[in-house]
Parts: sequence; structure tokens; C-alpha cells
Amino acid sequence: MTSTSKYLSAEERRAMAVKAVLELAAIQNPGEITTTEIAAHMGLSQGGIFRHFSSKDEIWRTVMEWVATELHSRVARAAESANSPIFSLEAMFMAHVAFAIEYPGVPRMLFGELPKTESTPAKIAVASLLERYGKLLTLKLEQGKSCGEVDCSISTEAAVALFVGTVQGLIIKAVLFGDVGHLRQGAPEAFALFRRAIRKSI
Amino acid sequence: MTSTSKYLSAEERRAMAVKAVLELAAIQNPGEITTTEIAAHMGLSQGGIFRHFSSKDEIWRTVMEWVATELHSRVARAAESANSPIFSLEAMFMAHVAFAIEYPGVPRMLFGELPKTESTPAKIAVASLLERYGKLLTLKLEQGKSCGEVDCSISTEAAVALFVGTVQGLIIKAVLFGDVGHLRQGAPEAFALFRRAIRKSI
DNA sequence: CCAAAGAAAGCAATTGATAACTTTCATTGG
DNA sequence: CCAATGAAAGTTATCAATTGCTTTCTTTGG
Repeated sequence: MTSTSKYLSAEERRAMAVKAVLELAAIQNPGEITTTEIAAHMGLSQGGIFRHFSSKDEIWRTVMEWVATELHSRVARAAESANSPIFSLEAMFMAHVAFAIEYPGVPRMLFGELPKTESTPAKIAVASLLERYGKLLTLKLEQGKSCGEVDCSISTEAAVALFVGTVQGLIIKAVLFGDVGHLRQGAPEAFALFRRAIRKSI
Repeated sequence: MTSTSKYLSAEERRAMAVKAVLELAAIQNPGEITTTEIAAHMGLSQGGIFRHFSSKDEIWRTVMEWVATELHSRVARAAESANSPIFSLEAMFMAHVAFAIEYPGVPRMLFGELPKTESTPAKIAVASLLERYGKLLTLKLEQGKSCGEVDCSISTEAAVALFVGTVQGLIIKAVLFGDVGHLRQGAPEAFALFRRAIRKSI
């Protein structure tokens, strides 16, 4: 099991690279991570990286794809775990926040991608993630309207935007002050307010 | 009146540099703006820039300070223009959104600053802006509680975070899809939901 | 009033640093 | 033996900042 061989397989190295980037992004500006640093962090020479990735851009794409897949699967699993639309939304909210706490480098990476004007592969991955995420939220909100947990008069689209914005607002604050505590502490209160915004008025 | 002189004063050049950076940031990744581009955009040679700024960092600091001052003064003016706390909040919300529409490069600049771990002058400017902004919001929310427009049972701090997060969520969406239309259209609906979140329940 | 001095603004070329990527050659394991 | 893996040294490009020199504006002494 414990491979004592010096040479690792290409797949192992690619997985190591993703992990290395995530760890480095947690402690420094992701935009300033160099291939030299990534290589050093995974016990490889700088040039050795290019045996497994054709370019630095391909490394980023791989990392972003891992993030999109992982976050979506966690949020989707959270959505299924609850037995009412509102509780599903709450579980999704908390799963998203928990992911940001577990991988503090990820929001920093995403914010770094935002300013780019070109449609980078990374940006496309984020946009597609946000779309799938939005569809899941739309479904839960519509279900909520059906069963009377959510007010039918509100715009579902606006509620989706508010949900995502609420999470992002918390994350931005945490990133800005470099303090994940803001996230853990603020999340329940933030969701409570979101719930007030969408609940059925009497 | 129309200065036909070839050499401009240091103050004029500094103001031109701020304008140039804002315009360039609107169409490209702010992090990739070079001193060569800034200089070219203001009709100056690359080296000429350094007659008026001691470093590229000083240029950024100057731009960020302009942004913080301008945005805060606009939001504060909007807050004063309305005659009830809720309407003040709405005016502030719209003023913030309008600013982001007028200077689309600004959010991109700010998002680009977020990933940096060091406390850059720019990041400090953003944090201080956010703090003053938060105080203004806190004041209005407390006034709203006093006059019965805002529910007393909600956390003011959480409401501030929700307000800021809502605006940021709208802006992120606009930046991600490169479409300012999202902002104009989504803003009224977004504020309507925020209002539902903080209003007094019957 | 006005020329000379010098301060300020500007350009063009250069420097030094750093990054991604390439090439060459040694080593490993099947 | 040989193909895959990796290290080390190189290549090319880019960018901020500096330097030496020229041009323009301003001030001042006679």
C-alpha cells in the first residue's frame, strides 16, 4: 500500500498538485503562486511539474474543476439530507459556509478570477457551478412556495441572488479581515434573516 | 482657459492617472494593468509616470483613496436625502449600485485586492470604508427600530452584513457575467427582499 | 522689462528581477 | 535495456524602476 517507490504515477502527482495549490492559496495570494512554489510544496523541481501538466493554466483548470465538483456535491448532499425545503436551504447554506472554512484558499482563488475579462476556464467553471447551484436553489424555493413555507409573491430569482449574496457577503468579510470566525459566528444569524425575507407573511 | 501648454502640473497628472486607471480597470484585469499602459493612456512615457508617483503602489493607493472618498460621500448624501430610515437605506442601496454601474472597474479592483494576505494600503482603505459604511447603516437601522419601521428583534449587525452582502452579491453576478444589466434590473428586487428581512412582523 | 538661471516635466534607453516554460542529461524501475 | 521520471541549468519575455539627457516653464536680478 505505502508505495516506497521514488516515482509516483501521473494521477497521484496531479492530485498532489491540486492539494498543494489549495494549501498554498490558504496562506498567500493565489495569483502570486508560482510553479516553483507548487513544485517545492509537492517535493518536485520546478521543471518537473510540466511532465504532468502542459501549462500553468492547466493546473488552475484542474484545481477549479475539483472545487466546482466538490462544492456542488457537498451542497447537493446537504439539500437531500433535510426533509423540508426551508431546512434544505439551511443545510445548503451551512454546507457552503463549512466548505469555505475548510478550504479558505478557495474564495481567495475565486475572487482572484473575477477581475479577469477573458473567459478563462476557471471563470467558466465558476459560472457553471453558480448556474447549477442556482437551479438547486430555485427548485427548493419553488417547493417551499408549494408547501407554504415560502411566500409566493416573492421573486424566486431575487431570492436565489439574495441567498448567494448572503453567503458571499459573509465570505468577503472573513477574507477581508482574515478571520474565519466571522463566518462560523455570522452564518446562523445571516440565514435567519434570509429566512425572514422569504417566509410567508401573515 | 484651455491650457495649451505641453507640460502639465503634478496635480493634474495625478488626477489623470486616477482616471486612466479607472478606465483601464473597466475593460481589463486591474491586476494586469502595467505602468506602460497607464502612461500611454494619459499620453506620457512609461518613465514619465515616476515624476509624479514614487512607485506603482502609490498609484494604487491614490486610486483607492479616491474611490473610498467618492463612494462614501455619495452614499452619505443619499442617506441624508430621504426622510425616513427605510427610505434612507433604499437610497444608500441605490447609490452604491449606481456607483458600481458608473465605475465598473472599481469592483474588479476591490475583488483583486481581497486575495492578498498582506495588509496593503488598498485593503486598509477598503476595510476603513466598510467600517464607516457599516456605522452609517447601523445608525439608520437603529433609527428604524425606534420609529417602528424595523423589527427590534433582529440583530443590527447581521442586518448590516445582509445589506452589504446583498449589494456585493449583485455586483459579483454582474462582474462574473460581464453584464451591468443584472445590476440595474436586480437592485430594486434585491432591496425589496432585504426590506422584508428587516421589517416589523405583524 | 527681460534675459539668464534653475526648477520641473518629459523621453528614450537601460537595468535588474522574476516568471513561465524548455532543454539536456542523469536515474530509476520494470 | 529503455521508457518514464526527475533535476539542473538555460531561454525568453515582461515589468517596475532608474538614469542621462532634452525641453518647457517660472522666477529673479539688473
